[in-house]
Amino acid sequence: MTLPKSKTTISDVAKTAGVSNSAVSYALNGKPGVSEDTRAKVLDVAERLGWRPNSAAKALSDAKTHNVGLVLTYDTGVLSVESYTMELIAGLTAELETEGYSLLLRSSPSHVEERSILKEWIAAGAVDAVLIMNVELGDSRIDLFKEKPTVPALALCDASMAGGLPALADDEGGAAHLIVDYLHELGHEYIARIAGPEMLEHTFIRDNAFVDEAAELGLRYSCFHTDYSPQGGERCTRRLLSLPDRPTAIVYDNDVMALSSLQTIGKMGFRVPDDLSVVSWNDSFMCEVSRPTITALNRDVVRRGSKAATMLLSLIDGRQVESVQQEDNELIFRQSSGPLGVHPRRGQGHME
Amino acid sequence: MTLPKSKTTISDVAKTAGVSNSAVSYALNGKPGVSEDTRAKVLDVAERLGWRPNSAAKALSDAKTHNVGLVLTYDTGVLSVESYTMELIAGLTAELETEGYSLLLRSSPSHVEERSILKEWIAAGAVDAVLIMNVELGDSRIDLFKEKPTVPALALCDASMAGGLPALADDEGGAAHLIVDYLHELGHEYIARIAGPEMLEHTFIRDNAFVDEAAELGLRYSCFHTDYSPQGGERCTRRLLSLPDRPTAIVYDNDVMALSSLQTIGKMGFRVPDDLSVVSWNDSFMCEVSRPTITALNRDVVRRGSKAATMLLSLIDGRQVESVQQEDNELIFRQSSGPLGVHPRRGQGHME
DNA sequence: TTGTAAGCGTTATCAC
DNA sequence: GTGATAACGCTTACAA
Repeated sequence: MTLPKSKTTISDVAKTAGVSNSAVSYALNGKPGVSEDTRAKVLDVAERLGWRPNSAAKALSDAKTHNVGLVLTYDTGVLSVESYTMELIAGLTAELETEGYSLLLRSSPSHVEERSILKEWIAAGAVDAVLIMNVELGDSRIDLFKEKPTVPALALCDASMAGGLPALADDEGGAAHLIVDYLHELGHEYIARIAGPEMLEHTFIRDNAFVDEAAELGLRYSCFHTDYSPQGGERCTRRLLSLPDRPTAIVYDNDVMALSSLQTIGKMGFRVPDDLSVVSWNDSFMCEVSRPTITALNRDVVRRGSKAATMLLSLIDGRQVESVQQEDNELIFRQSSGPLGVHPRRGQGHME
Repeated sequence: MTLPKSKTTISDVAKTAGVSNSAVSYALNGKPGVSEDTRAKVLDVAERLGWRPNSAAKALSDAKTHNVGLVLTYDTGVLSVESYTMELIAGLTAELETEGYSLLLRSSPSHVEERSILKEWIAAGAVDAVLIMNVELGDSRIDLFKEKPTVPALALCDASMAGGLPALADDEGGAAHLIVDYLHELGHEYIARIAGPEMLEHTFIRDNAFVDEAAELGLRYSCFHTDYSPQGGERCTRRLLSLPDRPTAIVYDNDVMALSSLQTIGKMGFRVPDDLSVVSWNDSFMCEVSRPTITALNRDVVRRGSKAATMLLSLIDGRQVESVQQEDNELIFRQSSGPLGVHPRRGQGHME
């Protein structure tokens, strides 16, 4: 209603081709109802005029936006340091591309705002489906999609925490098994874990899996929760290594904490892996180039993204989607972990 | 036209409030033309019914999608390793949020596909503006927006390379000055640079700036171009250090190459910084945690993103936008660089 | 102040 | 096989 936008519309094509609007629509959508002659003519004209269906009009008409929504929780510190979100987005967009879908991205400083963005999306019909990541215990976002089937949603978390929503999960049980078993075989008997925020579904699942696994093998296990940040990781590491009774291996819930803690560990006089083994629960380029390199649990996050996209596209198609757990854990052995040293630890545990 | 979507429309509100559609529209948009009584009633009803304007209808009606488009060049290797794109996106979305805009994301394996996505967006009116990143010399994407002012575009490159489009640039001249001067003062007389792809605008600008700066100070300078990847960086490093006449400092165009090359340098028997100083042209968390830590040029990429968003929003508003160069270079001095050693280098330059 | 109606660009239903 | 025409939900002249 504003400017006389110079876009080519279906009417322009119809006029030029000397046929009606509906003929054009049929022809362009490959539907029956037009003769081959007309179809050819229309296609030719449309091509020459560079016609493309207006997305807003199409969305209005067939109630499909061809957008999948994702809200980034804008956590300054971690977002830019971890590659997880970027890899996920890469996988998502690549797969959505196959069906001509786009990723609609917004960001929110907190969960409160995120919830209202989602409500906005639902009410405005701005997206055909939504991906929910970083699920928390009793996450209020889930409720938005649980009852009303207005907009399909996929939760990136364990199925048991998705409140009935279809979920795409990591195999945390398998991961815990892999890591704990490995450390056990190296001779470690007391393992600590420096974990992510306690209210994260993610963390909760790992907590349980780890406790189970440690119990099964008769290992001592203690766990500190923090916020995934370098500072948080270092603080917990310092506290942990200041205790009179120290673990011989630390598992970090992310690579950022593992990496930054290496320095702290060194400053406190411990050698890795001679005095202390370090394992990161997720892998990244950083684990390869750090000194020492870090043993880490590798998962294909890009593939996670494309799998999520596939599931979302199915949901949009109205198909039933079963929750999936991706079993692609692989522990990459690097320098930061090794057998329990025979020599007594020389670390003093002094704070700098 | 398909399902009887249970969304609340403006007509529902009108019916419930007992007024006409236009009254509702006026009331909800804060425009004159309705009495305060009616307005209050309408607002109340709309609130109770949870009404939100349908985005497709709104987009169709006022020819504004409230989307800004960005195409990710899906370069598997680098995208997930570098934090640049993620930080940019964080800044973009955070700023777009202030005006209720979203970032529409698609990905393309190559520049050919990217161009057609852009053409599609223009023809379909799917976005109100577009951000062009990773500009290449003679970039064909620029041409799409140069002549026709259908969709405003902002180029993330030097203004001289933007073909007349408004541009948001880094201060590469200042950066070269900072880095070369620093190395010069440390006593280095032969500096090498391992750069990004030659066809990137980015690289081109840096090449020139670096040559100028080196010439001014009478330094020797040589440059190898590669692809930003760890492997590319290592390969060039090895070649460079195998030469009989070696530089005493290497500047890497990104942190990924700098980091992975540290290992290569070590394997070849050189010590950093005693035998060789290493500087990275961009900073990241990785530069802080590597051993040794890496001297790097720090820029606020998140701020780059929000500045870009601000400019894009101005363009959408139809305002004239001047190209901007952000002058926030800061060289962070870390362990990887130092004065030219007085002792002869002990490196043998042997390949492993 | 209010309601009616046309228009945004599609798709789909109907007569012809 | 073809061309009007209504509908999607909203904005905005224009009448009443």
